[in-house]
Amino acid sequence: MPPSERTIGRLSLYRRLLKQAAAAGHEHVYSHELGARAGATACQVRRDIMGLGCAGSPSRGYKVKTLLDRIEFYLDAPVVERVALVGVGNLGRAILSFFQRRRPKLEITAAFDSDPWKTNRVVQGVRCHAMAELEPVVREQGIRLAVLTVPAAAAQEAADALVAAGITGILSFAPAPLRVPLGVFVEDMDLAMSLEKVAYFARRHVRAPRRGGK
Amino acid sequence: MPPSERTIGRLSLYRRLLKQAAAAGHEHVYSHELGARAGATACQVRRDIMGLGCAGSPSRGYKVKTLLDRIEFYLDAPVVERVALVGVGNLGRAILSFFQRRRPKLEITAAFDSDPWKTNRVVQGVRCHAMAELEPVVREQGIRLAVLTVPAAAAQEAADALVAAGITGILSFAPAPLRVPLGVFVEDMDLAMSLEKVAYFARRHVRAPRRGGK
DNA sequence: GCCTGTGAAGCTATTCACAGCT
DNA sequence: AGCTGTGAATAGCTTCACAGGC
Repeated sequence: MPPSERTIGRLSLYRRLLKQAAAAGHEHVYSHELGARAGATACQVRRDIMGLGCAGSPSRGYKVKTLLDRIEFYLDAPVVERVALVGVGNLGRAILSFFQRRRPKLEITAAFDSDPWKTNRVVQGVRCHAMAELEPVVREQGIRLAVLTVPAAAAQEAADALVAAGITGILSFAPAPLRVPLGVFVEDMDLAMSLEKVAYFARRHVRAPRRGGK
Repeated sequence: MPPSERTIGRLSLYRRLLKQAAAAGHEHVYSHELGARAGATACQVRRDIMGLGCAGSPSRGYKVKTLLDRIEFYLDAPVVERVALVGVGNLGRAILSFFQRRRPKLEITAAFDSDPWKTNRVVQGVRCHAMAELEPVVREQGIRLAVLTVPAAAAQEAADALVAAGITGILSFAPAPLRVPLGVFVEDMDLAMSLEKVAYFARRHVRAPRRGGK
């Protein structure tokens, strides 16, 4: 049984929390402790961990170090994966600086923009290329992932170019649904939609449901 | 039966697509057309619309104008809602400029930051206050929603201050789960988690599932 | 006692399938 | 024929509940 999208999201979150726990000197955690920090039930945590080939002991819970290793082995590729950024506007630059604070296994190594004023410069240590260079640069660097931060009107065209260049995963901030062929994974971060959702549920005074994989 | 979080998200998306359709001169749409644009099935679209008190005719589908009115009535508050931005870093400013391009019913009217170099200035037309002024400003302006773009370490404290000031909905970009009392809705936009998810599923060449309410 | 691991139950969301209309 | 509206079925996710271990 393959892990669900939500499970993967939670594992990523657990890892972050476990790193904090490790830094604070904790060697073991119980599922209910991890759950409390993650906003999930103990049950859910145990279920998620089950898929890793578990490692808990009833007396002390899970060993933090072991869990971290397992999650890393499970989530991360064996080598560093390179990421392309398409769209070097305000949002693109903000995301660039966000991710450039050391993400060990995911690194943005190339940026692209259609604006000639932005191309052929280095932003936050990353070279910004013209859109025409997308395919050669992506292929040459072996990039398989992309973050898309272009206006809605340019999103589909950019996505097509990324797919043509061999990218198989896109994190899109463009407020437009992308059409991509089967086998390409798209995660949509739709800011406008999310804010409207917050506005709607805030009016009803409903609390957010337990967190999942987005 | 209250509408689910995912349904609300999709309605927000449908609205955007319907506006485009209206601008392109379409007066009617079929559920399968809207579904194709939204990345959802016709069935799903009809289900979502059902909750609005529907309005479709078998011969011509749904009247675009009517649907738009219904969705607006359903999703939007009767008056413009004010939003606070907490954290005026790169990401905060990017989001500010993103939302300031006319969102009719949601408007960021105040910003807050703990850095004295940023306070008492106007950024993108929005006044930036010190954190100490959060409660009075929020109360005075009747703000009920907030966008949180502070570092993880400052997130919980900021969230507590927002809740104390009477906010009932938070769109959080902080890479840390927030603890809030019941009745406060939190939507998490966890960039790091989302990118890891993309990386994981891109490796397996799995396509994203049909879009939902995040 | 309180923990983990997990089958089974319960919920929620989506899709099926078809009656009814034009 | 092709569409909408909707009960019924299915699929997917979460929680319950309890056996087994410390």
